[in-house]
Amino acid sequence: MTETTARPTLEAVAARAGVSRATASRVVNGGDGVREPLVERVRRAVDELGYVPNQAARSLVTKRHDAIAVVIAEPETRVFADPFFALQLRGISKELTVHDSQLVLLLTEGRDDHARVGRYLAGGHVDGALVFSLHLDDPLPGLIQGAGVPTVFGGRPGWSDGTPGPVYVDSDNRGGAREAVRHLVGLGRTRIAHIAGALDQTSAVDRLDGFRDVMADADPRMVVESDFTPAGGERAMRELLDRCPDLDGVFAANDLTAAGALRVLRERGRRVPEDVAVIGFDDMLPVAEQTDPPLTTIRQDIEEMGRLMARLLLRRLDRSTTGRADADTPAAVVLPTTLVRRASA
Amino acid sequence: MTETTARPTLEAVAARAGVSRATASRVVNGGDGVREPLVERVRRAVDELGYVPNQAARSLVTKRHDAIAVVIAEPETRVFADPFFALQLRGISKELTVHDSQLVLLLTEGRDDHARVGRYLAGGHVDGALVFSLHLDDPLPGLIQGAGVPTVFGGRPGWSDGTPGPVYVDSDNRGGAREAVRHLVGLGRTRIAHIAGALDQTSAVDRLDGFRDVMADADPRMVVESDFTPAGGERAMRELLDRCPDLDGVFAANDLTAAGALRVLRERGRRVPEDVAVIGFDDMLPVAEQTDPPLTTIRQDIEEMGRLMARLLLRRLDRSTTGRADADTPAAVVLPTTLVRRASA
DNA sequence: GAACTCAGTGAGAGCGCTCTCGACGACGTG
DNA sequence: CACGTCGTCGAGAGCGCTCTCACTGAGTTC
Repeated sequence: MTETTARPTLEAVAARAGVSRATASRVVNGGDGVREPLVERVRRAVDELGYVPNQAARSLVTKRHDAIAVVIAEPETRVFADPFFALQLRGISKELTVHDSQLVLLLTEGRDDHARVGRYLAGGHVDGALVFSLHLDDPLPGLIQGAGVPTVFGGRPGWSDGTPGPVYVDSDNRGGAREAVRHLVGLGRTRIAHIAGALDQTSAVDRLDGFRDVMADADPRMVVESDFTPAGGERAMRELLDRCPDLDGVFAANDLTAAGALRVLRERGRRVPEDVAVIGFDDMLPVAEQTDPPLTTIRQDIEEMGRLMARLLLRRLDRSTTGRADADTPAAVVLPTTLVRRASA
Repeated sequence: MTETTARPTLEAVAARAGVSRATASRVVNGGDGVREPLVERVRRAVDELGYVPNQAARSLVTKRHDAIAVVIAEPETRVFADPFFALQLRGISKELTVHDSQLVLLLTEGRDDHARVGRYLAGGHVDGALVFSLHLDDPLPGLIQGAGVPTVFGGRPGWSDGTPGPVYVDSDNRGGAREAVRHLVGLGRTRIAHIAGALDQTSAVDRLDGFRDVMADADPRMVVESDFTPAGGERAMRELLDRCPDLDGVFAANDLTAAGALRVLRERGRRVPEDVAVIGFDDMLPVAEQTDPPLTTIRQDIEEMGRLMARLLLRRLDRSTTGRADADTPAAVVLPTTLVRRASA
């Protein structure tokens, strides 16, 4: 039960096939420029010996790793545990699989960890990185740009300076928010409030902007900043009801918040959607479907976001290898959202 | 914007510090057997040059990778997206970080993917693997044992044969189930039903066993197999109510199922917990806290499970390196569960 | 038929590191 | 003072692979 018996090397394959190591290598890497009979012999040798290339040896010379890092900086367990990341990872994984790349997952806990991640990335262990930086004041994106690793961000990073735009993939938070509010308006609602998310995150800012796009002349007191949590949603809803007892529509920054709001509305005797129509954002299934009444919300295709991030990064890496220009590689992709009608609005 | 300027090598560090490559290497790897002044000089050279060891070169000779694979085989997006895996990953990540190991995430989609994962694992790219095999008929565990990679499983794998027991970490599903049912009994409930999970998963089987431990002489019709989903919970609850309209307690195999059951109970005019007490399993926060009434449930420490899996694996790897016996490394760890009282029971 | 291609192949260098081994001086020991 | 011992260090041999380059022989070209 010690080590598995020593794995066969390219040398062994070459010997068995009666060719040089160079030729064996060519076959293993696609077989271009090798005559058919030899290709066949090498292939057979590979099968018989169960040969698998030693990635370390390969990387050592090619300086490629066929691996990319996924950095998730989210100290709060609560947020990390939502289905969001799982779906993104899934999307990323699918795309990477197609390209025979591996996914190295880097989760950070607190600030000290940033150095570790920075070091790892700068260490050139991976070909590129996909980074989820949720907070505006997060030093991580800077660190990473410094590390000189090709990077694609998940969600629009919130930089004030106009450095050569970061590449990112995001949902159309602003457009989705507009759609949500317009839906409420279409329902005949006129006194519409917004429970905003934590405004140190671009998604929250964008959704708020979308709200304002439609409700340009809304009473500023109809907007309360919250924190994307159910408890925060409850607090915000109470506050809003106190301020404007006659509100008839609520656009919550996410489903969790909406769930909290729903509870307070019921507690205060408001019927949903008759008295107050409520709409969320995310379409987080386990939540949106379980609320009472089920939540009307804005869906974003999380998995597709992940897939796109990976695709964008891989394309970039490919470019830098082949030396071609970055012509048709977009710097940012914004995915559309869709309205999902359930019962709450 | 091409490649970052060539990274410094050990050779460069050695030159700058005025020592041999061997000595530089010693310092980088802990500095044992090198006199203080030299250690200092090398350390400074490392800092000045920003040297980071090339992992590929290192692996090539040590045959260690300081990386472990986490294999999650879960075709159904729904299940994968629950907070479960996120928390486990977090626990695993924390432990690996401490040991300077990387986490390579392997997600599988459908059967074809198993071969890919098997190949990767057999390829010796990682030192070990943490595998989540949820289903009894999953061929993956077998494949992996075949690959000869040290492995720790998440959740008890369901093998019938008595092969040298797989190493695994699991929650005390059976004990937790007993506690849940006893709680209902303690509440004075006598006609207690169980909505079981998908019985091709050991966790579901174990929880059912726990139920039976306490309700040895229960009417077999008080148990319905379901599938861990809310919709399944609804169906099962209807079935149960039809069979035994006078039941006064329900132990659901997980919180999602319980949430579905709760809805049906309300729909049928049963008050919870007055008429029927309901208890779940998992303490999946976003669900358990949001149900109406909030769900009493059995909590398992998911993150700790992840951490333990990693710790167990690393210890094992350490053993096989140092050649020591596997004496005090347990083959299985079962974590305790705790009852979380909310309003539903 | 000599000179020239050119696809196909093998020899060999070297990627950056670890680790063994031998050299060397400082230190006891008889 | 000769000898062994020990701690410290450098030289050098690879780890398994890719890739350049030179070589071969068959196919052109004039």
